[in-house]
Amino acid sequence: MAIRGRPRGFDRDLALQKIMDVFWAKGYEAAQLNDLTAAIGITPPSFYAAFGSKQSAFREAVSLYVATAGSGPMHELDAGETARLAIRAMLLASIDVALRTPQSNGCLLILGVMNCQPETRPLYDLLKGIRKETVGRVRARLQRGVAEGDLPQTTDIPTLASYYGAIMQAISMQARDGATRQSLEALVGPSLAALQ
Amino acid sequence: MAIRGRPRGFDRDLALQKIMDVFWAKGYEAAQLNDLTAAIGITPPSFYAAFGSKQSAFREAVSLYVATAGSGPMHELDAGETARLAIRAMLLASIDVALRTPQSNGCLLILGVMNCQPETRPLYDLLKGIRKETVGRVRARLQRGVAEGDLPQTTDIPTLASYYGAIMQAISMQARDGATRQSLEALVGPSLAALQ
DNA sequence: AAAATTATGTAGTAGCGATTACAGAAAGGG
DNA sequence: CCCTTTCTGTAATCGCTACTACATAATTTT
Repeated sequence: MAIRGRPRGFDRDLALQKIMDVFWAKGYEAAQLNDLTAAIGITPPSFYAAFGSKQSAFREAVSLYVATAGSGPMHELDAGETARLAIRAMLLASIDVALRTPQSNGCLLILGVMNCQPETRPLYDLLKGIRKETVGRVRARLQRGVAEGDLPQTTDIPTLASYYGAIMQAISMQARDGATRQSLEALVGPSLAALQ
Repeated sequence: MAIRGRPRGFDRDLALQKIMDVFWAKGYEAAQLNDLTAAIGITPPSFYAAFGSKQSAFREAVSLYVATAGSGPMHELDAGETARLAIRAMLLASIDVALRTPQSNGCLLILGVMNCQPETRPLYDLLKGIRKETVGRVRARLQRGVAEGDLPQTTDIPTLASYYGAIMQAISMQARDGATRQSLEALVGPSLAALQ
C-alpha cells in the first residue's frame, strides 16, 4: 500500500538537517520560524505538517545532533587508549564540533537553550539531561582508566568528570565569543594538567 | 534652585538594584518589562521616565553589577599574595557571586546575553568586552607573578589567562544548571593544577 | 473518472511584549 | 492662586512571531 495523497515537495531528512543547523547557529529562542522555513525553502503550513511545532522540531534536531554532529567527542572518549588520551581526544573533538561552521559556534547541547522562559523550560531540561549523561560517560571512562591501571586508584573521578564537562562548556562559550581554533586548543593543555 | 515638578514616587537607586537582580536572574531577553516594573512596584511610564528603555536600564544594571556584586573576584585577584593564591581566591569569589541568591545563578556578565537576536547584539558586545577586560586583568596578574618570582619565567601567560576566564564561565554555567557550592568548589582544585 | 487523502500557498489570527498618548496629580515659581 | 514642570495610572498602539483556516493542487484508491 503506497502513500496516499499529494507527496511532500521537499526532503524531510534534508529539511531536518537545515533545522538543526539553524538551531545550532542561533539557539532555540533566537531561531525564528521564519529562519527555519526560509532555510528549508518551504512555507509555514508545510513546516507544521511535517514537524508539528517549533518545539518538536527542536527535539528532532537535538536527536539528530546527538546521533551525528555531536557524536564525535563521545566516540573519541570511548576510543582512546588511555583515559588521558581519551579525554584529550574528546576535548579536541569538541573543538571540532564548536568550529564546524562559521555561523554555528559552540555545541547545540550547551548553548541551544540558555535562558529561562517558562515555556522553554522543558527544552532546557532536555539539554541539561543530555549534558548530565555526557558527564556520566566521562565518569565511566575515568573509572575504566582506574580499572585498567592508567589512572591512580586515588583519582577523584566524580570531580574530574564534572571538571571536563565544565571544560567542554567553556570551549563552547569561547567559540560563541569568536575564539580561534588555536586559542581553543590552547585550553586543552592546562586542563589536562589535572590528570597528571 | 530646587527640583521642579512632581517628585518621583520611588527610590531610583533601589529600583536599579532590583532591575539588576531581575536581569541577573533571568538574563536580558527573558526578563520582561513586566518583571522589572513588578519588582520595583511601578508602572511602565514611570520606568521609561526613569530609565529610558529596557536596553539602557540593562546598561545601567551592568555598570552597577561591575561596581558592586561582580567586583569581588577582581578584588581578590589583586589582593592575593601570590599569583596562585590570587587566582584561587578569584575563582572562589566567582563561586560566591554565582551562588549569591537562589534565583540568580551565575554571573550576569557571562549569562546576561547569550543568544544572537540582531537587536541585542550591542548588549552582547558590551558584556563580551567586559569579559575580555577581565581576562586582561588575569593576564596582568600572572605577569606580576612572573615578575615577583612566584611563577616560572616560562609560564604561558596568555593561555593561562584565557584558561581561567574559561573556568569562570564554566562555573557560571554549572551554577545555572543548579550545581551546589560543593561541586563548584571541587572544580577549583583541578583547574589550579595548571599552575603547578 | 470520481472520491479520498495529503500537501501547498495565500493570507490571515491570536497573543504577547516593548513602548507611548493622554489625562490627571503633585510639586515649585511667580 | 495660577503657571510650569515633572511624575503617575489607565489604556491603548505597534510590531512581531508562532501558528492556522481555507481554497487549491497532486497524488492513490476504487
